[in-house]
Amino acid sequence: MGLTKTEIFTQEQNELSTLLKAIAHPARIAILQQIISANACICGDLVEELGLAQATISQHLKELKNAGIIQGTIDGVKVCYCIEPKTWALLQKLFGDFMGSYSDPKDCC
Amino acid sequence: MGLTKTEIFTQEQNELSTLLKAIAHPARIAILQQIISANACICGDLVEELGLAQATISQHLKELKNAGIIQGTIDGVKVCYCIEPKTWALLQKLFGDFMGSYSDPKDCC
DNA sequence: TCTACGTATCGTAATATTGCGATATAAAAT
DNA sequence: ATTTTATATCGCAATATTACGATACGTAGA
Repeated sequence: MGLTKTEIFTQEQNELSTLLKAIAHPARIAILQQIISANACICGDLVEELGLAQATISQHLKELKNAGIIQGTIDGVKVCYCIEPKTWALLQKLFGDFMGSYSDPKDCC
Repeated sequence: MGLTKTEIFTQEQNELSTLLKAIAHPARIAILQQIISANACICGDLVEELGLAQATISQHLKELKNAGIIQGTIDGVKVCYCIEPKTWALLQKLFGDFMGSYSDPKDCC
């Protein structure tokens, strides 16, 4: 099959898993860290920073953009990418709620 | 290829992405939520709760266990699963640091 | 011991992901 | 107009994921 049964789950579960899946790759984590640390958003310097081919970086950027985590603005020949604050905040809330719902019970198995 | 170039990235980037990947599936999020809400750790009631086959649930549990996020204790015929507090705390730290490193600059593209 | 129960594993089909070379596209510079 | 530069897309090969039926395994009770 290879097809996730999204209709079985709640919208929140699907939403959170989609956002996490977009981030759950070392290259995309590295890309996001670069975008964040460059404050002003960087462009395709990423190809130089990371050791991956241009086509690969472009594809990762596309996935992050599709998930709504970053936003790209065309600036002449270059494209300027930066964090999408709304999605970032949503992810922080969804994940925070999820992680925060657990507290060590001390009396488990 | 289909092979992530882990050797290109830092240990933290790889570690965080591995943990996130383990969680980044609606079924596994649902499983974790069940384990948490049942306080005392539940077993294979999960098969009834979620609408997935037993083999599928077992496989998801294995992945969560491999990532170190949950722990299983054999209890007679059943197996009792619960959150692994150490990994949970590690994930909270890694992800918190990552997410927290961003603050809306207001002067981006 | 035999059977029932709960879980794990195997095998398989469908689909998704990862990475990259080659090529297309589009704006800027010459 | 042509070339350069930056990025996106296509096509492909290798591998990973998802889901599940079938079956194996191990414990508990009859």
